[in-house]
Amino acid sequence: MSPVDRPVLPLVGAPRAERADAVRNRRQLLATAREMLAEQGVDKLTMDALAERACLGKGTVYRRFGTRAGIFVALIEDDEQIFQERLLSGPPPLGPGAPPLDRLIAYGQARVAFMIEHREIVRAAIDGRQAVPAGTEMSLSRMHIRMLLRQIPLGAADLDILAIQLSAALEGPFLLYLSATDIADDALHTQERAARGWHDLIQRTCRP
Amino acid sequence: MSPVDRPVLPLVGAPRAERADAVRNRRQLLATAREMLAEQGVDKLTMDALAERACLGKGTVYRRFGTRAGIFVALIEDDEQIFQERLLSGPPPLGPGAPPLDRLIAYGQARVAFMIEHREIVRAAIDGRQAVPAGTEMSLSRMHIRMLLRQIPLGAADLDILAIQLSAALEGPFLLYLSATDIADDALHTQERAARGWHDLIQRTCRP
DNA sequence: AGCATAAGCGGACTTTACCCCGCTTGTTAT
DNA sequence: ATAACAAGCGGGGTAAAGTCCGCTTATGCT
Repeated sequence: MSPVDRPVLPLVGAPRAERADAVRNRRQLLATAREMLAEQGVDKLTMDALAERACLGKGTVYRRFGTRAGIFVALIEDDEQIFQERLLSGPPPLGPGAPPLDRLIAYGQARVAFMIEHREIVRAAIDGRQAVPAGTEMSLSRMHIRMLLRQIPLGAADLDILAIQLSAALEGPFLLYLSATDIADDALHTQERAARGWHDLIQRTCRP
Repeated sequence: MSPVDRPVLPLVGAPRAERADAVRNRRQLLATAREMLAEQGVDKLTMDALAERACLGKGTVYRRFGTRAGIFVALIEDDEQIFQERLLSGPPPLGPGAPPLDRLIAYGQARVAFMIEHREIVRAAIDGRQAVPAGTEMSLSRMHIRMLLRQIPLGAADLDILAIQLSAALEGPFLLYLSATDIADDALHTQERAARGWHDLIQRTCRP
């Protein structure tokens, strides 16, 4: 077991490390969920079916993920790690090095692409009770935007609110597209238009 | 039966007027739903309980509203009518007469107040599948915003996208508040902060 | 008035998310 | 090692959303 998986010194305040069998089961469930998703689509991924196919009890699924939406959130978080690494240490303008305004614009465009690519899973994650608005990914988006905003001279502005507004404005067109479209022919078109819209909005908002 | 309830000449393209018994049942169900909501809260408003208390079959409830969330959407639309009248013919700056920029700012602030006042129902309406993003109320919000934007000189901008972005930015802080807060002590504070944030965002976005 | 028919109705039935709680197992301190 | 105990597990049980389909009734036409 690598040091990455289990730090020698656990973070203070962290609830408690997961037991080895719990980690194994989580991985097993996530992998099985991906299989089922690829083979049969979102609807057929029921809690019973997942448990049975993973040769585990239903109770275990709930212990690991809390709710059905929790599974999808976990899947997205998994994929998001790569995305986050690009933010933190990838090449500019997404990664550090470019001027903050350029990074902000690049961020939105990358984010739109990411969401559209993972639209099926995101859609499923939304269906559960307030899973997404309070969820990890959205607040990550907000935190990143706020971090960049801080580096841009904006006069006296409530950066927390502005970050919330901008991240909502970023997701908004995407959510609309999700709920309006069942077949995804125009995914590319939507993506381009949303990306351009984001670019314009940031220009408007952040000019001196 | 008044002409308002049943126009003499039905609109072309309208699917078909509801039958008299259907109208009666819809009203009955909506009224009963409001009672139950006031007495027992959102959770106790189940489809079975509603049907039984309204002395109707469950099938009828589904025929009228489609889904559980549909009931809440219907309730909100009911309340929204008053709000809409204020927009269309009330006093400025919300109603017509004031400069469009002022109207836009006033709109957001009134909308925040409306949402916070109806937070319980809105929350319940959100829980159903894509009920809200594609729902009537949100698109009304968007249409109103777009209508006002058209009257403001903004250079070459994609007004459709901008309207989507701004309406999302308007709802965003509110949704966040919904999912983060269970008890509503700070409703007033949230409302003020969101209202101020909206004011600032519009100023930034719409300045020449 | 009488008829044809589409709309509406009811409630049993199915499916599925989520809860519960007694049993098992990994972990840690002695 | 081993004991003590918290964490994890399993799967039967429950409640509630949503579906189905045969029966009833309003409505519009003749």
